[in-house]
Amino acid sequence: MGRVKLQIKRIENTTNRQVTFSKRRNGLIKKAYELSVLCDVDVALIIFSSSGRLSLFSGNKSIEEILARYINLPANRRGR
Amino acid sequence: MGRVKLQIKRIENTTNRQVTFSKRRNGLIKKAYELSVLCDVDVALIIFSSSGRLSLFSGNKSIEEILARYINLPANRRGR
DNA sequence: TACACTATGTATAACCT
DNA sequence: TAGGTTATACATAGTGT
Repeated sequence: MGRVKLQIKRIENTTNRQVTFSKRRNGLIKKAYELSVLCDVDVALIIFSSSGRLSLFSGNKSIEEILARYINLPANRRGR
Repeated sequence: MGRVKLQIKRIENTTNRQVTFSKRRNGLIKKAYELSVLCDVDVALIIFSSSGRLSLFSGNKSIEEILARYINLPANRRGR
C-alpha cells in the first residue's frame, strides 16, 4: 500500500522503521477493533516497540481477561 | 474496503458474520506479521471466535514469551 | 521531529460458482 | 457452506512542509 511495492523484511533505516511502525501500529489496532466489533469476538493485541514501549488493544473485555482465558485453556487447545 | 462502505457495528447475519470473521482474521494476522518483520518488534495477537475457537499470532518469539514479557511489567507500565 | 498529502498498492463486501 | 472473482473502499510509502 503506498507509492511502491514493499518487500516484507526489516526496514534498515531507523527513521523509516520508526515512522512505519507508528503508522502500521495504528492501522493494526484499528483493524483489530473493527474485527472485534463486526464479528463480536475477543481480540487481544500486544505490541512491544523496539525501544520497549508497549501498545495494547483489546475489545470489550480487558487484556487481562483475554489473557486469562488463553492461559486457562488446557495446553492441548493452545496450539495455533 | 469492498463494494460498499461498511458501518462498524456487529454483523447480525450469522453467515455473513462468520465469512467476514474468517477473511478479516486472516488479514489481521497478515498485518501483524508484516509489522513484526518490517519493524522488528514483538507482536502477540490472540483471537477467540464466537464459538470459542482460538487463533494466535506471534512474531519471532513465542506467544508465551511475549505474554510473559507483558505480565512481568510493573503494573504502572501496563496501561494502554 | 512530527504532521499532512496523495498516488498507489492492498484488503475486502458483495457476488459468483 | 466454502472457495474464487472483482469493483470499490481503505491503508500507507514516499513526499512536502
